[in-house]
Amino acid sequence: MKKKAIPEVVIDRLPRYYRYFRSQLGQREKVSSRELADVLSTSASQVRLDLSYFGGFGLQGYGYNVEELYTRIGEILGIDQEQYYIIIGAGRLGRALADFPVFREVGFTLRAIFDNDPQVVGSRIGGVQVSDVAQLAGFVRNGQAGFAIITTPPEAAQGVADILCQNGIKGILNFAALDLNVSPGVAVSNIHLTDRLLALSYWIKEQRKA
Amino acid sequence: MKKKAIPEVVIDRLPRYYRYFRSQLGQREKVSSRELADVLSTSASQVRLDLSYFGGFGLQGYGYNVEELYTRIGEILGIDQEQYYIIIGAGRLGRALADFPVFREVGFTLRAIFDNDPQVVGSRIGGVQVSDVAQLAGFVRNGQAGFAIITTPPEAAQGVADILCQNGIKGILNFAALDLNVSPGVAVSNIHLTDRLLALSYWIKEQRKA
DNA sequence: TAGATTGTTAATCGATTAACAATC
DNA sequence: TAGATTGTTAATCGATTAACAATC
Repeated sequence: MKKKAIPEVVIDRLPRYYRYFRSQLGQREKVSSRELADVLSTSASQVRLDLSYFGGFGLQGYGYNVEELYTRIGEILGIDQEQYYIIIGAGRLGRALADFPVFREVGFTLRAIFDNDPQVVGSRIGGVQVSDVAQLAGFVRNGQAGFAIITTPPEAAQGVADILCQNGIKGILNFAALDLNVSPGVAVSNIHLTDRLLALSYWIKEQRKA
Repeated sequence: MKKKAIPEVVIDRLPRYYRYFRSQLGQREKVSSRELADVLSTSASQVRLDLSYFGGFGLQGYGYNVEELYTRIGEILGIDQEQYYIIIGAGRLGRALADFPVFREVGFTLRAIFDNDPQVVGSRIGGVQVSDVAQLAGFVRNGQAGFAIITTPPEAAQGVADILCQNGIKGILNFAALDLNVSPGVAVSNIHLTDRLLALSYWIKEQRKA
């Protein structure tokens, strides 16, 4: 039984579908690929092909059931199970993410924050106490966190990632301005805010010309 | 004189090249497309094709001059000119971004922060005072800011975007969990943190299976 | 000059869109 | 049943990679 490999771009789009179905919960019973495409500024073909990778969620002549799709896509994304995460770097960005309400809504629970600044260690943020980064390895080794968010300065990020990988972390969301090197089997997603800002800067310049 | 259109993916990669050349300033004189590809985990062909869109920056038998490329890519991205921006939404994320040191290093200057909470208006963040969102329209209309970062709750984001567009903003970096509708001629970049986290969640689950 | 390495074109690969038979 | 709309295959489009002549 061979499964078609699912392209990465499809997975990247999945959260947008999820968001839409979530927003329509209790508002309407069903949606067609055409309507979905209009709302999400994509094509009906793409919607159908994307969703078909995971099995026949739709019904001919009817469309897609909002409640069912919300549940199914949630399962695919792994949101049905509780997920624990930690943050390394208790700077402003780390603290902002610690309190990000959407993360909690979606079932992610913050277990700990780590920092190397003695001034910060011990303070409380987002309901958890900031721990010394010296305790990071043990914490992860004990399986206390499935994934980690790195918000340290770039110089420290690779070292932190090494510790995480050596102790069996499953995934990393990286905000440091460099591309992390991780062990195979560890999922990584880099969010380079500055890069996005620079690309935006280019498009602003282009608009000005046009 | 017709110019080849530059694919969006190429622009998205440009900041990574920029980051690398920047890091090598004063360290080395030149880099070949092969070396660059190894560091950035891409292919030499792609490096050469990407850079060739902007003219012949390289030299056969030599490679690319670090200092020249740093300057040139900076110009292309529009970093040679000072850029002013504002933040709407003085929550934790907005405040974190207000102090983001890399933004300043790269030549972006924060001019103002807006919020609708009277408790927050008047306080100082990142060297600027928080203004009432009622003053947003006038501020933008006077050309005080080239682009805006939206960090409001999703319910408020489209309304803010409308005000920005009506008053001539050039670009928007949106962190609210919805896709903004903007006037033509306004560059938008959406950063959906939750979406990225959800996609990561999928990959973590996949790893576990494998 | 000989070796290195670019810029660019052609070949390949993958993703999106169009079309339509299947079927609710 | 007739109309709507899916799931899927084929056609198209675009992006990446390979190859190589140009040239420093």
